[in-house]
Amino acid sequence: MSTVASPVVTIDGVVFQLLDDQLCVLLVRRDHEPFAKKWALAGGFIARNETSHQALERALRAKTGVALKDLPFVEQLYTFDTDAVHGGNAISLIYFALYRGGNNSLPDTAQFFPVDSLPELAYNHADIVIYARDRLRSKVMYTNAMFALLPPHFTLPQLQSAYEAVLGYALDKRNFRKKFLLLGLTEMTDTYERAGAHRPARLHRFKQQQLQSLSRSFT
Amino acid sequence: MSTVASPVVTIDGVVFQLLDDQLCVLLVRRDHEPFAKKWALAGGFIARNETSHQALERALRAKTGVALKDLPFVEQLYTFDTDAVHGGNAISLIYFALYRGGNNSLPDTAQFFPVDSLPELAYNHADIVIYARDRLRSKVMYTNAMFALLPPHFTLPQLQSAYEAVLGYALDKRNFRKKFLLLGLTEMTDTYERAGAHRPARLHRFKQQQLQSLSRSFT
DNA sequence: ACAAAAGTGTTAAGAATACACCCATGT
DNA sequence: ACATGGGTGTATTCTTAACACTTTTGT
Repeated sequence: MSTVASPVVTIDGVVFQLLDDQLCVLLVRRDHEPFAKKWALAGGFIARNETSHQALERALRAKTGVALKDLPFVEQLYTFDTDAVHGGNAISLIYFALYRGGNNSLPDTAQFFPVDSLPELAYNHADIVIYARDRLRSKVMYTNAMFALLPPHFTLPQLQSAYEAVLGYALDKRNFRKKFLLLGLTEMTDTYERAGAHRPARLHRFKQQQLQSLSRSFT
Repeated sequence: MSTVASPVVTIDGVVFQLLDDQLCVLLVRRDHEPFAKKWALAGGFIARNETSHQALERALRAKTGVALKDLPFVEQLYTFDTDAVHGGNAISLIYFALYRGGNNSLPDTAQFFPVDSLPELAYNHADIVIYARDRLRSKVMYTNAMFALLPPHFTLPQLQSAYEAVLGYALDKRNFRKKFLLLGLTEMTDTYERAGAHRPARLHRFKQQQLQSLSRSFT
């Protein structure tokens, strides 16, 4: 069978990070039309001889400096049909990823924005961010995905406020600790974080830095 | 920006149905190489001027006689990169759907097979069916998706064995009825099904024939 | 009257929720 | 000594799970 004319295929990445106890998403400022000067998800075309992962790596690297290997969690989010772009339909593969590298070393044209105060976005990217955020919410409830948003060592109050930032509501401190520790995902270290005029907090770490499903769903 | 050489894009559908209290999946017998004479999911190429839904409709119609409007539930399942087919990479959009039209009116080359005894499948379709089955399992636990596998009117024992077929394990009759009825997804009718030398069973129906999420997850 | 599937409640264990005080540190 | 955030336990409610007999029909 010979080659068939197919739609154009693009890829975009929704990269989340926690900054200052807020859930943030990585955006790039567009240079060209359409939507010049608007912010958008990082993305680009998939070439005929590359996989979607390779295209994601290429686009993220070029536009934000972030490499796939710095994303401890990457997963497919959704594939959209977009009508009538570039003279035919386009298919957009959206990936969704978690990052914990901070805000440094980004080019001027890339920036993390708090998901609750995004600028106006190109295409349907605002909807995609909302969808990705919902997905993240459920991921942290039935998997250990939170490992990918936190530094290797963290305190339980940090962990709790990470959950609160992702879920969007406050949790009871005692119940949170009890339930979370019961899951057995983490282990204590024997070091403490001293941070101001109060009792130091014990540092913990995730036992696994790969995704695993929880036996009992969390929160 | 001009047109870019993109991967070939294909679409496949995983269509489930309950037949004789078994979960079954719709397959078509391939005519041509590759995988001639093997069974496979129904699918085909997406043309440049159509959406993935249109391509799905076209492929399903042509190969199985099933129309999209006869599928009360259709959802995207996953998008695969397939390496090095047709001289470049291919992208496969997989849809997943539920059907309740019986086994009639299928052409000779299309057939529903019980998911527990599938023939050898083309490509990676065996893995895809397993993945789809997992998705279905979780869908019926946190949504009312079961409406799409059952006839408009059904008995509670039928409903229970539908859940058992999808989930793959037996449920306690009293707990099932209690929990399910508490969800309030269905309503009783005042008709009964007489079926053999035993007490007739009351017919129920789903209030909604569209997908809705459950407040509390089921089973 | 008997066989066959439909229908129906209660109890016990486990999970979720609500809630208030003491502890360790820096200034 | 005081201000700040870290750390801890119990009682109640709700949810889940286990379990056996009666009802209605056809033959």
